[in-house]
Amino acid sequence: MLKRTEVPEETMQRMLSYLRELDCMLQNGKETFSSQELAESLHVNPAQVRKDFSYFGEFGTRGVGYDTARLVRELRAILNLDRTWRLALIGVGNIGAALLNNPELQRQGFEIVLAFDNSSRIIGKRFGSVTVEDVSYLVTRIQEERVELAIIATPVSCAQAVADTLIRAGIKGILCFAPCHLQVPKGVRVVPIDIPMALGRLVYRL
Amino acid sequence: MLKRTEVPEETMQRMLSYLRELDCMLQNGKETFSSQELAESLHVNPAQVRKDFSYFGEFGTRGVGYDTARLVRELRAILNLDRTWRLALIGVGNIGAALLNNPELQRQGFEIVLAFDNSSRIIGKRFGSVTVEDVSYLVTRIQEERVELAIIATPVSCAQAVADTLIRAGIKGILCFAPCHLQVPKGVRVVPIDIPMALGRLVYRL
DNA sequence: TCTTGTGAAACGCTTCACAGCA
DNA sequence: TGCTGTGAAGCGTTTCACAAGA
Repeated sequence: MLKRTEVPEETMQRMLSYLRELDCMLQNGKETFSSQELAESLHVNPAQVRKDFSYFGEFGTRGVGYDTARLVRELRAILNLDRTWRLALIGVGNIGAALLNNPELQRQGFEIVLAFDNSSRIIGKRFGSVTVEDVSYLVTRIQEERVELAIIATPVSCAQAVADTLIRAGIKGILCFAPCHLQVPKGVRVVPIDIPMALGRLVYRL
Repeated sequence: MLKRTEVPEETMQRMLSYLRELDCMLQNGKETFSSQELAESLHVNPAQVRKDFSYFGEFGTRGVGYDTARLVRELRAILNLDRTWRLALIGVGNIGAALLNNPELQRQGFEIVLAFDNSSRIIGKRFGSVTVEDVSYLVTRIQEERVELAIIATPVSCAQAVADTLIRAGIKGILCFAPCHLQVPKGVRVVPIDIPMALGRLVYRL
């Protein structure tokens, strides 16, 4: 069992997909599973599953397998998903509005509590319990509400400026839908969701 | 220079980010660049940039660097992005509608020409030149329109069934927004965009 | 002199193979 | 007997370091 800092990024990402699959198994009433079974449904190697788990501890019983409910609990704790995270959304266009209307996020423990835009046609609109505010108040409001994560859903043209402002406000993680590379200081994590790039991956050698 | 089949997946993904960055450089009037410069703006190693390029040919001039416009052309050709791709969208909820309204996709060469839903409240709605059709006609319409790519933006509960239908219709690539693992035969490419999972990556070790 | 293109070394992830245990 | 946990081998990617060439 290695130190937490030596866990490969790839392992962490697979842990997320294991959790998603085990959640599903649990709903289907499957109480235990073997590394073999989990591996098959995700098309990975069973040894990979066991090695990934072993970075964080010993969760199984030799000769038997793993307890589904326990593993779900353990994975949630490892991945920091055993709490609710409060998010700010910047840019309430088509994608931003889709995120505000998406109940799946809340169910997974991610709650958008602040939304910002720079257009007077959008500021003041309500989405459930969230009212869109003027982006000028970004820093103050994020600090008031003690929000740690943000979603950038603005056009590329203002994404970097928004990111800079978010960092001044103390944001530590940014999910970015703008198809551009953000420059951020160390200690700030950026996860990009670039739809044109995803389509690009799709058509390579098709 | 290796055979095209031996190019690592990672290289292909970086090629997409190189293209995005060079497009941007070109708009800013930067006519040439060195591997050093490109590497710095994307936080990768300059040797990595040169090695990636070298899988596909020799595009630079020693002592000078690379011609931006030429590289953009070469990369587009390598990545199959020097043509327009026609897409079918299945599921016109919040995300689906956001995609239909997103002009960025068209600008990048991806045109949604068919949209399907199973709800009578949505079937018949128009988005630009696209009218939402009944998902029952999926196979016929995809074959009529000779569409090769599809976007699944349905709930998880019907994503796999939709994927199975798409495969019967001859679809070769699927961009999937439903947060679940699709089972597809060899020869069909799936690129997942899982927003809860992306948020999960964001909060690991935060 | 400067930057590319590339073998070779270094590195890190994946897979194997088997000891350890229920 | 059966499945886990894991050291070690295997393998693919990244980085180095330098020859080649403008």
